Amino acid sequence: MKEGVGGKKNAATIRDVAREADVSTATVSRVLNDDGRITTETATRVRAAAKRLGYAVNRAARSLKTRATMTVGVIAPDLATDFFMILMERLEFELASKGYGMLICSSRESVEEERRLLGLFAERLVDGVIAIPATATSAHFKAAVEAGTPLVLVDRSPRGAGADAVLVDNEGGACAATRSLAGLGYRRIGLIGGDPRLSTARERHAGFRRALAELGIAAEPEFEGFGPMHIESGFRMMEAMFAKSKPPEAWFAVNADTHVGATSWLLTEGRRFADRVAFAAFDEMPYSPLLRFCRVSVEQPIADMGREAARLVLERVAGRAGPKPRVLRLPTKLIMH
Amino acid sequence: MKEGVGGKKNAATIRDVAREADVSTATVSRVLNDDGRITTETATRVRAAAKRLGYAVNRAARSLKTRATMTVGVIAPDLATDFFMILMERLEFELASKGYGMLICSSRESVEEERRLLGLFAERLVDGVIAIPATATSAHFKAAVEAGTPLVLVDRSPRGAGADAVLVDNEGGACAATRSLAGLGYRRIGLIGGDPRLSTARERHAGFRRALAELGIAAEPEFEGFGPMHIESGFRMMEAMFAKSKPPEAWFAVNADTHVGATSWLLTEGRRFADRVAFAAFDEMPYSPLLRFCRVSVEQPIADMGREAARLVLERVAGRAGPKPRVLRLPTKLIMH
DNA sequence: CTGTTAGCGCATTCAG
DNA sequence: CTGAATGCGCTAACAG
Repeated sequence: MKEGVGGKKNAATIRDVAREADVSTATVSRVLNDDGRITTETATRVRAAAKRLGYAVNRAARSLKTRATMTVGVIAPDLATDFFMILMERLEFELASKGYGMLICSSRESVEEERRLLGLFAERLVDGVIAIPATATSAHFKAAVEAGTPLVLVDRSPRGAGADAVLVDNEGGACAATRSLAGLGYRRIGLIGGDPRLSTARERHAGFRRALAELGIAAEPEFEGFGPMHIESGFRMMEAMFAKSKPPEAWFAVNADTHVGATSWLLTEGRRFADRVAFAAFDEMPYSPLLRFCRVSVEQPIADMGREAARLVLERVAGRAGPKPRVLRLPTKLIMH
Repeated sequence: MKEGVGGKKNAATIRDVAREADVSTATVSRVLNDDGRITTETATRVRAAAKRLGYAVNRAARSLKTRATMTVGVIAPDLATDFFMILMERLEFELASKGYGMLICSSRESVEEERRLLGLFAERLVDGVIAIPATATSAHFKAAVEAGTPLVLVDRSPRGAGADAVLVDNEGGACAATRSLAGLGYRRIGLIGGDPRLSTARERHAGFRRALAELGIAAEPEFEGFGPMHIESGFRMMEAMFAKSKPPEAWFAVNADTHVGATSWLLTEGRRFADRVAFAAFDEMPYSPLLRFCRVSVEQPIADMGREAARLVLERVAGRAGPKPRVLRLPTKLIMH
């Protein structure tokens, strides 16, 4: 009798299989776990019995014994942002290929929630945690690391977390993007920026500033907008910038969403300014080439980030990683449209 | 001593708490589960002890006993598609608010994998399953339902699964979208369609055809493209259509990705045709208004779909649902740009 | 190579 | 209202 999820009825246990195959439960367990030292013959018999009974291991029982769940907990500030979901896709692929499941939770950009989730993960005995931090707060991550949690931070890295991290060269990418705008002939260049408390926003801002400095262009605080890295916020930043006397003609946008928002403002409220403008933006998305004023994007190796994050966390789970946090800084790539 | 994830060290157990509070483990358990019949005083004492010891329930142990995991398994054909991720965002919100965790897996558009995942979910004792079916195959879903699995299908529904389902009015939406193109003056209207094995693609095709019929426009098989509902495929369909003598001037695109792909072809290879063209497409995405030729989109109530799917599955988990499958068909909304 | 035995940590009878 | 005892299903010594 094949058993499904939500088992009301009594599913077959290892004991039933043992009886059916006329061996001990220990033997069944060994077969199930490819223990080796088992006759091919007995193994076959056990497997046949298991199949006949529609036996499925009870992972709760196994976990109780082994203290391992073959599960990684994942925390993201939200799940509906393109960057995060592409990352999730890859994480899932990598983890699944190693037999691990992925418990996904949204922190809703709240540290409070993040803290709660770490506690929940402890209850659920997840083997490791991958998190995209919500803000710069790091105390809870630090505590988790000290408690022995295999933890990998991705994309953003609060100072002092002491955890493994997979990041990209935000400053370099932003700098190159900004320069390329100058290369297109623009001198009045603005920033559609993020929340400076986030390492990504801060580093990209730094890259933007560095490019200006190297180009001999004076930084104009009036040309710099900051806010949540969302569509709405990109829209507002443009609005605010054009409320001033002489706005920029080109912008470096800190991510895809603000880029969409900014473009959207130009296409609606700011139509009369939309003549000779240009954008360079972090993130190359499938729809990037279709964004009207997009000339340059900074492609992040999202798949690589996912792969590396999975690798790092599983190495730690396996105990193959020293106490020293490993920080990866992956390169970005400039794409001209 | 606060314990983290991946507990090498011995975390506090219910027994430690019992000893610390000078009560029995039964009492601790009762306090933890808000059993009621416990003196406020003892409860406080127990809670204090638990806190002092940094106690966290061991959910594996609890699940072994209760056969419940407070976890819902979720299957999607892939995780990086906007529609799915927005759905996931909502599912996570709804489930988390009821204390449920979400184990997310990608079927990679493979029924084989889908079948494997259902088995995995059984091992992991998830309380219920929410799935976006990969194809029209339904035998494994049917078996799951018959085995008692609380199962809710979303977006697509293979015939004969016998499971709860949350769908939208695909035909009505597609019909309205197609009509609105005619309302804009177009008569040569094409279809950028999906794989007809998927209920969504089939129903949207039917709506497209119905609109033409009602408008007295003869259906031209030459004007209809079919393929995977991805960007690349949308691109190819346009390419193929323009390889023919007299292509359409307006299209109904079956989803956001094919819409992006089709637009992309016009903006690159098909520039010289991109004069007086228009699109109506299923899915209203944040970037939809920015897609150059987009005049109309069909908005799906994705958040509602997520909310309802969560509700249905939890009702079944709680046993508050009869054996008869419940099929919800939510309305869509036409958006003019 | 295989069997016996003893918990893993918790919820839950059944007594009191 | 509380405690003692039992077992959920599995793995991991330890024997043989």
